[in-house]
Amino acid sequence: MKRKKPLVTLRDVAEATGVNVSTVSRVLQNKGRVSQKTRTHILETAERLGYHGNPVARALKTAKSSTLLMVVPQIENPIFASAIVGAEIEAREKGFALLVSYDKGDGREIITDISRSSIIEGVIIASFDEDDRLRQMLNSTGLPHVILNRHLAGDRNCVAIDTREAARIGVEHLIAMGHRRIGHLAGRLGRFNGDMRRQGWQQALEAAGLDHGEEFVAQAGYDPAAVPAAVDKLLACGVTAIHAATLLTAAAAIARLHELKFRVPEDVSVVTMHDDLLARVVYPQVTTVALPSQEMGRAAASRLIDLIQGTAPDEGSALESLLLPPGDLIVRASVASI
Amino acid sequence: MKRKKPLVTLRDVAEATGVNVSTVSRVLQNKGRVSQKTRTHILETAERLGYHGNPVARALKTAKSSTLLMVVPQIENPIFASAIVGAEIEAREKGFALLVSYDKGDGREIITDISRSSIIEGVIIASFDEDDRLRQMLNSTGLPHVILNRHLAGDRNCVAIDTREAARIGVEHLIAMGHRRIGHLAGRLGRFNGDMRRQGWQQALEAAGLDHGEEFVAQAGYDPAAVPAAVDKLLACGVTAIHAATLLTAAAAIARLHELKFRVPEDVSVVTMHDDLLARVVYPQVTTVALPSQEMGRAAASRLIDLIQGTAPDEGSALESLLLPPGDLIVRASVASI
DNA sequence: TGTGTTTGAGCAAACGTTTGCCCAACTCGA
DNA sequence: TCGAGTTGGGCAAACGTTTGCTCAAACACA
Repeated sequence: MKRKKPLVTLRDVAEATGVNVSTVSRVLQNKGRVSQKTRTHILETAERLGYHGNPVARALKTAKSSTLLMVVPQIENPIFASAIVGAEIEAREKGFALLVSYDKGDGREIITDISRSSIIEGVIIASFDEDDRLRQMLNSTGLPHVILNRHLAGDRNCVAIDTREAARIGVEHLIAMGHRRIGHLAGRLGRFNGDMRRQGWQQALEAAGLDHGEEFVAQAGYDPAAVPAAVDKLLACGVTAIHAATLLTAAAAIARLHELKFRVPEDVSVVTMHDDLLARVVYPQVTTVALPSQEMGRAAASRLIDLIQGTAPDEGSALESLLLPPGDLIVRASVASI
Repeated sequence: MKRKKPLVTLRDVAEATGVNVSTVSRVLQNKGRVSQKTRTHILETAERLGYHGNPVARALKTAKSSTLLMVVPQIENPIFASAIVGAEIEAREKGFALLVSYDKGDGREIITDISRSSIIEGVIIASFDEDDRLRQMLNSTGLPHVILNRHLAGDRNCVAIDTREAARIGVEHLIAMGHRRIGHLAGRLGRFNGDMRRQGWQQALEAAGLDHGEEFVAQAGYDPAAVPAAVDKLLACGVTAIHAATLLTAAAAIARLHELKFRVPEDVSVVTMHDDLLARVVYPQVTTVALPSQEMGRAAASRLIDLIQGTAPDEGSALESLLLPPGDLIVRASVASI
């Protein structure tokens, strides 16, 4: 039952070297002046004894836990999985650990729950609650935090992808392929990503002098079940192409088109964003604009750490929210020229 | 720069109550004997001052960090996202925090990297490296750990889903629908999940006295790109139905069938397992056997915590690896009767 | 009333670090 | 050879808890 490792401590190293713990400590963190001789001696014994340091003790003394928390919402969306990976990689590189927590929507309890078992230095908020209680309480706490995947008016610490631009690129591709009546299968309008994508769709259409009236927009959110009706609405307008806000709904739209015996892409073309495996397993494979979702997680972690360490790299960039440019257009088989 | 919260400490509460810190400590953890009077008094002031306790200090003293680590592999697979969620929920309920780390395959470094910044009490290994270096080093460390998503010969602490049974259920459904020539689109043979699924397929066929020769098996792993060739091989045997090891490859198989102008399910039926959103956005919607992936994460965390606390609930269950039964068969549109 | 037991709470020593302060020994220019 | 400056490293006090020991007071029983 007791597999308590003997646990090599600073003192063990000190004694083995015949020197004071403080000296060992200084050597190990490269602070203060220590002669080359004792330094190497200490380093050697530390290595020999297998000294690893105790992060908890350090955290207690320095009041820095080197721990980040990432709060994610319902994870159906694979974009969050990538973001977690990105954040974790960045965190680890910078010597931080990443705690992940799942927010069912009642953001309130999370922080207190978590801080019962760990001290966190900062939070990446990927979750979404309508009234932003989580963010509010973080603001009142003064705990550094970064918002992931959306921009908030007045909040300078957001990291998101420029999905408006991604939408534009997608729609421009449709236009370039000769489409003139292009519908938008919208995500959640009224939310950041939903609105951005719709705007991108609209901008591209405007720039080309094409129709972008309300009737060309149908909202389906992130819910496959809502897609058929939305697609039908678009079809009723005689669209030859659909720009879907998300890959998931794009797939659902394609399914609906099949169901109605429309051929894709011959009768109706479909384009969307986010280059996930999913894009390659539906028929036809879907043309998408890649989204740097992992990079987004990375950037969020990086910025959060800057915030924590007070090392905003250069004033300018740190004071503005970050909007990552989308990736490339990946041409597959869901768009036909007309 | 200094947003250092005043940080209410045990001593603050003690002084405010006119009592010794030790007493406060005892009250707060419901240990030792304290009179009802002082108890409530202390509780009150603690509440009033907003005392929250310092997990780091506690961890240092008790040598228990209440922190778990979950190591995940490439996360393309949504099953891991759910597993993380499940594990986190369970951990939080039991007062643990969940660190998540991403293993690119070189499992070796992870533990040391992580333990540079935190002390972990146990590890859930969802990642997979051929020679199990991670597990080996955990064994040598004596750090409690649980293997997620596969069973290892000789290791009693594995939590996985009975995908063999899931496969059987799926294939039996095909048989019940009148299919006699049923191919298996295999995952990674030679690995736990790949082998289990294949076995399940085979058992169902055997039980029904149907063909299950080598020619009815085609391997595609988890790679959509490998699917077309595999499907073609199966088709060459004249199968009327395909049992795919994973939802992703099932979708890819359906895409291939479309491409070859086979109708699904009229010409070829497809069944698989794992009830993810993906199953509802391909055409036709795919019939699958649900997999309790979130539950798997939960179970893993639960067992790990038991291990850590030395509270294996009842001898029997704790000594054997856990194999979760699959969920229900979700009938959708990808299977036709023949 | 005296002895024995329980109850309630304080004291202080840890846990493993980090760091400000101090001081011996050395270096160096005059 | 002397004093000023530098260098190397020890001492000890934290950081916020937990917990084993004490010990006084309160209680029990005869």
